[in-house]
Amino acid sequence: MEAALTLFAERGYLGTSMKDIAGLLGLRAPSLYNHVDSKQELLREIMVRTMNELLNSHRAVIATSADVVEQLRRAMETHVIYHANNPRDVRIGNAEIQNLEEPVHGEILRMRDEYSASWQSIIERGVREGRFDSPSPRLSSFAMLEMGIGVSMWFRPGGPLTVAQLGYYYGDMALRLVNAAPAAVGRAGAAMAGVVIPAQVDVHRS
Amino acid sequence: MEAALTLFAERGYLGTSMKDIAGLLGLRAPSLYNHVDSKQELLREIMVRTMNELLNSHRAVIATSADVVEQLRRAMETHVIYHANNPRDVRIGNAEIQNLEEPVHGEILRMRDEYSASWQSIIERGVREGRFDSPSPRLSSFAMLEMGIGVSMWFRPGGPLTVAQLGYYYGDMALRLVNAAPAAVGRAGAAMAGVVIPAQVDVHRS
DNA sequence: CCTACCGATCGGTAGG
DNA sequence: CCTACCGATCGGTAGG
Repeated sequence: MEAALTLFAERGYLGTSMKDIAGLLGLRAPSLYNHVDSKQELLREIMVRTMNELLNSHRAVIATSADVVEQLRRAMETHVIYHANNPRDVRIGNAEIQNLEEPVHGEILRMRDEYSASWQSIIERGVREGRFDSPSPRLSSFAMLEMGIGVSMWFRPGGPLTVAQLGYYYGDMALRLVNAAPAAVGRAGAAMAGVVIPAQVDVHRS
Repeated sequence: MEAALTLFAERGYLGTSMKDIAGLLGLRAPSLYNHVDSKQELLREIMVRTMNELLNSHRAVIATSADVVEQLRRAMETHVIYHANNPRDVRIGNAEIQNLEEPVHGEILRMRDEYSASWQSIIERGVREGRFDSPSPRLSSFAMLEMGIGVSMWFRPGGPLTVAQLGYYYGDMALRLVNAAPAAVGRAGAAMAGVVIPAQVDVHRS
């Protein structure tokens, strides 16, 4: 699984052979079939586990507050931190959906829909409560999800930014996107999140 | 090229065979070699053309104004409209970089770097001029680029939103992300952009 | 865990 | 434009 994770993320599912995976482990390709039924099973396990973890983290974190501003901030922090900590998994999850066979393919799509719908409903509620301003909660949620996914493409640990700081900053951007009440945005929330964020941060080239 | 564009976007470069491409054209696979040298050439042409168009559009549009707020808005409109109008090209451009051979692979990476650097420098200048607020122009530019790329994954023409409206809305989101002076954000700019945007818009499921 | 091997498919060429 | 064909590689199995 670990070898498949690395190679699928680097070269893609179709660009990785069972011989490649075995080679990374110092084995011959046929030996892998003592541990897995098929190459497809490796992809299936990676994608199901990843989507479950993301969805469970999301559900858990939005249950920690009834305040919609705080929910959005924490959802974005969780989203970004997951993508920063699991870049190989989420790269595979986003790039290889079309290589997943049924019925798992359909299940993953349903989980993605549920995740996306939860974000949209948070924003809709924020608008309804007068805390957010958004001409289209659907577009706003797409923008937020997408910007967080992008983190998996460039973030590397050991840079000037910790994952917690990264999460806080993206949470801030999510609130800006829906013009959340200024009092709730910016440095005010940093202490609460247990994060010290410098006034000016930037990362080096990946 | 048209057939390759469709199939590479749907199934990926490695998931598409020359036989598939020929089949879509009612031909046999070997006949394709009267028109192209290799499968790799098809990918190369798609990616070079796409990246050139995006970069040229970007350079042209930021030259139309010296005002940094207007530059950022128009850059985002152009970015999003290009992604909405050319979903197959940009999907391939983002998914198949690792399948491009040298030296084109390196050239495409350089063009992406240039594009990304231009966005970052716009935001840095906006901050310097006191028009934008951003703790990290680099992170802000990543977020903007990424949210625009996402449009290629779900936008379909014929929905309730035109590409021009879509572009305007994303331009608005870009300005929100850097807390651009409120006077420059929101409905005020819509007429100037020649776009009528309803107070509440939303798209149906793709 | 290995070697030996299977049928299928790949990108591409020969030759007309 | 086609048929016939090439060597290479694929995922997976047999058998020990």
